[in-house]
Amino acid sequence: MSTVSRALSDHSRISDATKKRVWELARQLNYQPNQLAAALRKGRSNTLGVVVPHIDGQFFALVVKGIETIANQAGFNVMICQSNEDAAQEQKNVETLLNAQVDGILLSLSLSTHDFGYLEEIRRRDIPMVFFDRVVESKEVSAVVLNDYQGGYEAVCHLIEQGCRHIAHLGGPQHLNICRNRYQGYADALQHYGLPLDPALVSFSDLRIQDGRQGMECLLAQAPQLDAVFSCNDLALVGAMQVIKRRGLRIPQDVALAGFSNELFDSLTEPMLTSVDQRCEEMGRTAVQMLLELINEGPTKVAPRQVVLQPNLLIRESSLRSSVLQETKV
Amino acid sequence: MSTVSRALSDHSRISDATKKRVWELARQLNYQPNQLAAALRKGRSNTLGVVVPHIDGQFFALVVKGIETIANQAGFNVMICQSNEDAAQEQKNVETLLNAQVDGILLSLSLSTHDFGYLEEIRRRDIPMVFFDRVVESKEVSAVVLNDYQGGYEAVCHLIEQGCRHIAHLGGPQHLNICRNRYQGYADALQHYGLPLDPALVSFSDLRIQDGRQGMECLLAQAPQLDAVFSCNDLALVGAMQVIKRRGLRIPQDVALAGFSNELFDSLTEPMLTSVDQRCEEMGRTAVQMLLELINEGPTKVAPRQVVLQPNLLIRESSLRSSVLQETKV
DNA sequence: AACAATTGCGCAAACGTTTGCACAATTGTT
DNA sequence: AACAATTGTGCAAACGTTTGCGCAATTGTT
Repeated sequence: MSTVSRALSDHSRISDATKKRVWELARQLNYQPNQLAAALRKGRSNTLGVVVPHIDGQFFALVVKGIETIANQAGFNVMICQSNEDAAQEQKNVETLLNAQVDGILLSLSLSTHDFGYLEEIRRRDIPMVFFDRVVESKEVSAVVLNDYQGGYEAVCHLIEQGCRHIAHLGGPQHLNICRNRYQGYADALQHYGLPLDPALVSFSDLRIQDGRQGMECLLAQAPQLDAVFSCNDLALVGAMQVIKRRGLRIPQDVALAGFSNELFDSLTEPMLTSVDQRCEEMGRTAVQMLLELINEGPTKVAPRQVVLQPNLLIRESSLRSSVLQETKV
Repeated sequence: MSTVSRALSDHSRISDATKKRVWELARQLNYQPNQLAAALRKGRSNTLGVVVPHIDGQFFALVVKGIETIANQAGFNVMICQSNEDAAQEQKNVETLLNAQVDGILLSLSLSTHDFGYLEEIRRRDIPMVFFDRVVESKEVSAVVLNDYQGGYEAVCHLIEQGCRHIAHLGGPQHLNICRNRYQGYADALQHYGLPLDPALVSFSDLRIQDGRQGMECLLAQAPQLDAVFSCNDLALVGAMQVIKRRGLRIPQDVALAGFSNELFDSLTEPMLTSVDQRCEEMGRTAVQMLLELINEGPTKVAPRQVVLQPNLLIRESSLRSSVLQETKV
C-alpha cells in the first residue's frame, strides 16, 4: 500500500522500475484513488467553496467561470452556493461549506447581509477566505474589488463632458461597499466640475428593474430638468430607460444614460447602453489565486491583502451625444 | 464514540436521557461532524455533480437554481462544472466529479459532444445519472427534457395564425435533440397548415448572436419574400432582429419573430421578443428529484425514465400583428 | 421464580488513503 | 574490510466517522 501510494505520487525514494510497474498496473486495473480517503487522511479536501448572491446575470456567472478555470488548474473542486440575496441563506451556505470541509471560501455578500457575526466561525476554524466584489471593508480580511469609485467617477465625468448638467443617480443600498463607492464617484465627479449635488436627483433602491422604473418616475417628478442618469447597475437603468422612452424623451439628446456592470443586454437595447465593465473573469481569477496562496502558505503566514481592479468605461449610444465616432469596443 | 454517533443520528436504541446529554455537550463544544469521515465510512459523499454547457444566460442559471434548492433540502451538496460547450472539457468535468466521489451526476451535453463513449465509465461505476435538456436519446438513461417539438410547433402555428406564410428558421446543430426537435416542430406546423418546407428558408448554425446576423443576411438574400423567423434560440434571434431593423423592415408587420428560451433580454429589446419558455427551475427540480430517487433506491432497482415538460409560449410584440390584446404574461 | 424479550451501551473493525519509522539492500568512503 | 550514507520497500498507525456484534440491565411472560 505505502509503496503504491508513494509510487503514484512520484515519491523520490521509489525506484523508477517499481514506479513503472505500479503505474502500468494502475492503468490496467483502471485504478481511481478515493479522494475522500485521501482528504480525510491529509486533512484537506481539495475543494473550494463559493458563495454568490446569484448566478443569473453576467457578472457573477463570469466571475464563477474565472474561479473555476484557475481552481481546476490547481486541482481543486469548486462548490457554488447562491444566497439569493438573502442573509439567512448566505449563513446557511457558509455552514454547509464548512461542514463539507472545504479548504477555503470565496464570498460575495448578499444585499441583505448586515450582520457579519457568523463569519467569526470561519476565523475560529482558521479556514482561509477571500471576499470579492461585495466585501466587508476591513484591513483584516483579504478581498478583491473593482475600483467602483473610479468607475462611477469616470462614467459621470463622461456624461458631463457630453454636456449634461443635471445628472441623476439611481443608487443601491448604501451599506454595500460597491453602491456606496459608485455613489461617491458620482458625487465627486459633480464636485470636480463644480456642479451641485442635488438630493432631488438621487434615488436609492434595491436596483431591480421595477425599482429603476419607479425611481425614474420619482426623479422626473421632482426634478424635470434632469438631462442624464447614472445608475448603480444596468437592470435599474433599463427600467429607467423604459420610463424615459414612454415619456417621449430622446436618448441621449434629452437624457443621456450610463450604467454599471456591462450586462449582456446592454448591447441589445435601443439605444445600446453605456456601462462600466467590471473585469469579471479577472476578478474571479485573482480572488481564487489569493485564496490558493492563503491555503498553501497557511492563513496565519500571509497577511490579508486588498486588491483593487481598475474599471473600464464602455461608451455606447445611450450617452454619446457628440458626433465623435465611438472608439471603445462594445 | 458509537453511542455518541448513534445519539446524534437519533438512533432508537439510545435512551432519551443520554441523547439529551450528548446533544447538549455537542452544542457546548460546538461539535461539527466531519462529513469526509462519514462519507468515507458510509460510501456516500452526499454530493451531487452537475455539468452544464455554461451558466451565463438565463436557462442554465435557473436550472441550477432549481437543482440547488431541492438538493440542499435533501442534505446534498452540489458541485457545478461548466463544459463551455467543449466535449473534451465535458469529459474532464465528469472525471473530476467521479474522482470527487459524487453520489450522482446531472448532465446536459455540450454543443460539440458527438462521442458518448466516455459515459460508459459512469455506468461501469454504477453512479446514478440523469440527463436534462440536452440528452442522449435512449430508453436506457433517465432524462428530463422540454417538449421542444411542441414548443416549435406552437410558436410556428402562432406565426402562421398571425398571417405569416413564408416562415424562415434559424436552426441549431442537428445532432442535439433540442435543435432537431424544434426544427421538426417547425416543419410539422408548416405541413399542418399546408405550407411548403422551403430549404431556402432554413439556415443552420451554432446560434451565437453573430450566427444569427449572418444567417439572417443569408436568408434575406436567398428568400426575400420571408415574412417571419422562428429561431432555435433567442440569441440568434436578436442577431437576426438587428439585421432586419437595419434593412428598414418593420417588426412584426413585415417580419414577425419568435424565439426559444425566454431569455431575460427578451423583454428589454424593442420590440419585445416572443419566445418559448422552458420551465427552467422545474426542469432542475425534476431532474434532481429523479436523481435522488435513483440514489436512494439504487440505480439497478428503479428503471430509467424520461420526463417531458410542456413548454409555454410567451407571445410578445415581435409576433403580435393583430390588434388583439396580449393575454399571456410577459 | 425461571426464562425470554427488549432496551441501552460500548468494543473494535472498517472505509482507503498517507506517512513516520524501521529495516534491508545497495553504494560510497576511508 | 569495516563502517557510513544512501536508496528502496513495507509495517502499522492515523484521519473521524459508522455499524455489527456482544454483553449487561431492565422489563415482560409463563
